[in-house]
Amino acid sequence: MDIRLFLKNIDLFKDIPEEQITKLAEMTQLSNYEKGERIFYEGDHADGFFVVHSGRVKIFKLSGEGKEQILHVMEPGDPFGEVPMFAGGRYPADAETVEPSLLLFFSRKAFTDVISREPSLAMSMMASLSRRLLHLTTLIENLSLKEVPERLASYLLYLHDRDKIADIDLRISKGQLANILGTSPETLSRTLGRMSSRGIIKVLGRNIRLLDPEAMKEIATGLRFKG
Amino acid sequence: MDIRLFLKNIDLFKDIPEEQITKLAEMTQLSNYEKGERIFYEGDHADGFFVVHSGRVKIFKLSGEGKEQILHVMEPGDPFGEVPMFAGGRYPADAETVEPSLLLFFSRKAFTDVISREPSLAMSMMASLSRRLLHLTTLIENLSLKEVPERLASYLLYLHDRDKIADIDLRISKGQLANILGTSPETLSRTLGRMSSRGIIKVLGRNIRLLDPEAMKEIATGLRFKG
DNA sequence: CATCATCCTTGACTTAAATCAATAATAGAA
DNA sequence: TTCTATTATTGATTTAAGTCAAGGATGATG
Repeated sequence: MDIRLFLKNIDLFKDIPEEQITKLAEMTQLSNYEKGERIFYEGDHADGFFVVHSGRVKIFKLSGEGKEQILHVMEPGDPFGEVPMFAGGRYPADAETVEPSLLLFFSRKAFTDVISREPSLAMSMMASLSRRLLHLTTLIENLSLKEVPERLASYLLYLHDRDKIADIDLRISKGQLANILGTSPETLSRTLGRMSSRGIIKVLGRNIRLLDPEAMKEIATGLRFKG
Repeated sequence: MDIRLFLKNIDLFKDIPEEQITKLAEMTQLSNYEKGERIFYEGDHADGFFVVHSGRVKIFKLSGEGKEQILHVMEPGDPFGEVPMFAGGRYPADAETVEPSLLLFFSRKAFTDVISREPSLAMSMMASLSRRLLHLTTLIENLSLKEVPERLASYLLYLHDRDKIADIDLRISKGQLANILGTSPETLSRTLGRMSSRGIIKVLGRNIRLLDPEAMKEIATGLRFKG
């Protein structure tokens, strides 16, 4: 069956034997979400966690004035919303789809049942949580110690390196990218503009063509880019 | 023995039976550190993790220009440096004592040996990692969505609430506090000065007397504090 | 208790980036 | 396609906070 095959191939469950996969597949709840639909709010009580089957989900913080900081953009195979299962009981941030998505939900019970039989699931979960800590650590470094051009350059190089294609596909709107980088759409637009006018990139809608990777690396490491 | 008693009482090991505690105690390496001593550098390879026995340890990021952002200040009973055991293999940040400290070190092997016999240790570790994610999420919220007076107010209220005493003991230098809040010592000094001149606090060295908690709560929630 | 070094404060100035505002471009729906 | 709504750009201005610099307080140590 489709869901079993999907579960077998995601990082979190990759070391789990067939019969436990079957059990997980049986206990999964599937839900379809439209683009822009809320999955949970900060402070909601939680009794399980999600895995993205298809689509994309942003995890974000909102300020009182409505300003948004994106913490993660979750993609197919990524688990999210597990933190309250282990600590606090409530979501520490909001979650919303950024495109139509199919999500799997696992109850706390389904998870603990399998973990008691398969300790390797605990190791996978610890690895997953650790990768998230790594990611948030990098985000803090960017927000606190780097300026906007550095953050943008790091992000573009990260995507370029990850996807290994010349034209970087942002896959999200520039407004959302501004929220990931912790800046405003105006500042992002101006920074992209400056990079373009220096011949470092060419902006093609949601694609960025990297013309001068060396110059971009210099910006990313803080060898700056003034005026 | 002393170490066994200590281990039994920390969160991470609180559900572990006596004989496994004994095993952990035997496999622990103890090290004394002076104030300001490096424990590890970002990028160092890691094959185990630490627990603070006494003293205090800061975990921080450094920028190329030497600016520092503190991620955590670890206190007695807190584990740190486990992330590379599960993901990446290298420390994502630097660690240094902020006062003379006694640290315990557990090898990866000691940890995995015990976890294979005591799955509850995995649950404790997942809880610990989740609390850290919670903490970093709050830090990002502060850095990205709040201004310095709000961050400072939140931090002071957090300490006040935690210690339940009128005079808040910072326990670290104001320079270090500035690094936790992601600002400069000058800005911190000015902000404390403004709070003092409005009669909200009284600064007594490393202690802050909270005179007007209501006003402080208003600042923390962004009901601002201009000019 | 005197000395040295660290830490803190205050002032003057600079700057990166946010905000406000208006227009332009793009994409999605009918 | 055409219309509408969302998203993006550009310009003018404001602002919070950083930086530089100098003096003052504090605390550790012999």
